[in-house]
Parts: sequence; C-alpha cells; structure tokens
Amino acid sequence: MTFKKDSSAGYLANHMARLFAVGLHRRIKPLGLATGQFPALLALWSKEGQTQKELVQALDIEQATLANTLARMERDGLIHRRASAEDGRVQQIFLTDKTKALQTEAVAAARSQNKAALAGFTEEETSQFLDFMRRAIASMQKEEAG
Amino acid sequence: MTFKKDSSAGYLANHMARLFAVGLHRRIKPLGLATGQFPALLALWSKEGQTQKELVQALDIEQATLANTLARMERDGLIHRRASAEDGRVQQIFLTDKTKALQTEAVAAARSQNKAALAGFTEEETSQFLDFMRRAIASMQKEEAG
DNA sequence: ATACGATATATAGCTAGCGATATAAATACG
DNA sequence: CGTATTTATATCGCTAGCTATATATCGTAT
Repeated sequence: MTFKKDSSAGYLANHMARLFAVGLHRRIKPLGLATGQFPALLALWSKEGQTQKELVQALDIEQATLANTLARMERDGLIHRRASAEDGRVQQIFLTDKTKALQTEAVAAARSQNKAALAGFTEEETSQFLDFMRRAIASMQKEEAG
Repeated sequence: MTFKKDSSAGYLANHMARLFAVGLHRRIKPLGLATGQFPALLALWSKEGQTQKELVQALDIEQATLANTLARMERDGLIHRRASAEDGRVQQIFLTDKTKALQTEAVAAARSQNKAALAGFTEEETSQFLDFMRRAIASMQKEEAG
C-alpha cells in the first residue's frame, strides 16, 4: 500500500508543468509577457480579431480563466478590444503593435524552454513523449466529458 | 516558424497537469481534501511530527506555498501544530484523527486518477512515460539551479 | 552581554486556474 | 409584442503556485 510520489504520473505531471512554467516565465518576463498569456497570444498571432468565445474553443481553458487573462493583457497593453457592430455581447480582440513585435522573440523563448526540458532526449524519445502526453490528455478529457 | 501548441512539450505538460488536478480534485473533494494538500499528507502519513522545513525539503514546492497550504489544512482540521520545546521558531505538524482515517481512501483516489490517465498504456509505456517525465524534471531542475 | 548573521516561519502581492453565478444582449416562442 | 431562453462575457470566491520580504528566534563571536 505504499504510494511513492515519484512513481505517480499525476505528481510528476504537476511537478514538470511547474518547472516548465517557471522556466518559460524567466524567459518571457523580460518581454513583458506571462505564461498564461502565451496560448492566447499564439491564437491571436495566427488570427487577429477573434472573439473570447473563439479563443475559449481553441485554448483548453475555462471561459472565466480566459476572461481574467484577457483583462490582464488589456491592462498591460498587450491587446485591445473592439465591440462588434452586429452583436452587442461580442468583442473582437486585437493585438497591439508592441505585441505584434514580440512574436519572434516569444516563440523563440518557448522553443528554448522546450529544448532545455528535453535536453538529452533523442528525436524519437521526444516524439514518444509528446504522444504519451497527448494520449493521457485524451484519456482524461474523455473521462471528464463522460 | 510555426509554433503549434499541441507539439509543444510545455503546453502539453500544462494541459495534462491541469487535467490530473481536475480529476484528482473530483475524486478527493468528497473526502474533504484538496489537491495541493496531497503531497503534504503523503509525507505526514509516512511520518508525523515533521517540521515545515522538513516538508519543504521533501516536497518540491516553495516554502511560502507550503506555509499557505498548511494554514488551510489547519483551518480545515486536517492537521494541528505543536510548538517545539527546544526551538521557538519550529512547529511540529501532526495529523488529526480525521486525516489518519482518510489515508486508504485518498491513496485509492490518487491511484484511480493515475489509472484513468494511463488507460490504454502498457506497463512498459507507463514506465517509459514516468521516466521521460523524471528526465525532463531533472533537466529543468538542473537549469534552474545553475 | 550584546549585537549580528543565520534559520524557521509568516506575510504581501501577484498570476493562473477552477466552478458557480450574474449580467446583458440576442433570439425564439406563444 | 412581450416574455422566456440561450448566448457572450464578467464577476465572485476559492486553491495553488511563485517571488520577495518581514518577523521572530537561535547561535555565535566579540
């Protein structure tokens, strides 16, 4: 009946994710960015003018979490929002010039963090690892949905 | 220069860890426990009377995080603290009867969550997966320490 | 004996995440 | 037409994590 944390997938996943966050934070803080903003930025770099709802669908986080993240991003001058003409509930989200200029550096920082985490992994191991994570995510999503 | 989140180890790690947390939370909430309390409980089930410092050394979290977690646990009647006679700065931490009684169920819940996440994994895949996570953790710890 | 550095814990202030609920606008229905 | 439901976003209240700093006690060296 022993339960060793370092043999628990959940414990390791939590610990690993926190280290990723700390490392990415260290790398992007100089750019004026924070980790939670990254997914939203990726989505907006690929397509501006999306609504909060569209971002929620793309981003694997809850609507309330995104609403707060967007509020902080607006406060920090990373995005601005424009009310939709057709639908008074909706706002479209746009990047500021500042944020557009950060794309290359920010993406490089994220790549660098991934590389640091996977130092010593072969191509094949990396690919297996990502696949294992995708499979675990899919299993848990299925259970939470069911 | 594309950066796809589902090919990013960091993104997947974050997503996976959140799903682990949601699933574990669902399973242990009926016991009156929360996810962040789990590591501290494991350590205390294995040895009562440890100090906060000892727990910090065992637990891969920052001292401030643990101090807050312990305060919530005390508030919720999961632990109590006794001032050390020898050292006025130190408190020893003990489980309450309630918490002692929860060990079996709580550990079963954590096992169940791990099992759900790794549904469809062979023994060997599971073992590889845990090893990959340990290696990534070690790489990042090394970098953060350096 | 006192003053100083080290150590144990607490606190402040923040981000990120969650579930639940509130608000406001749009749409559907009777 | 007006009410009811759905939809988009915001807010509330919480846990968990971080960094940085404060506080209190201990040990030590002068």
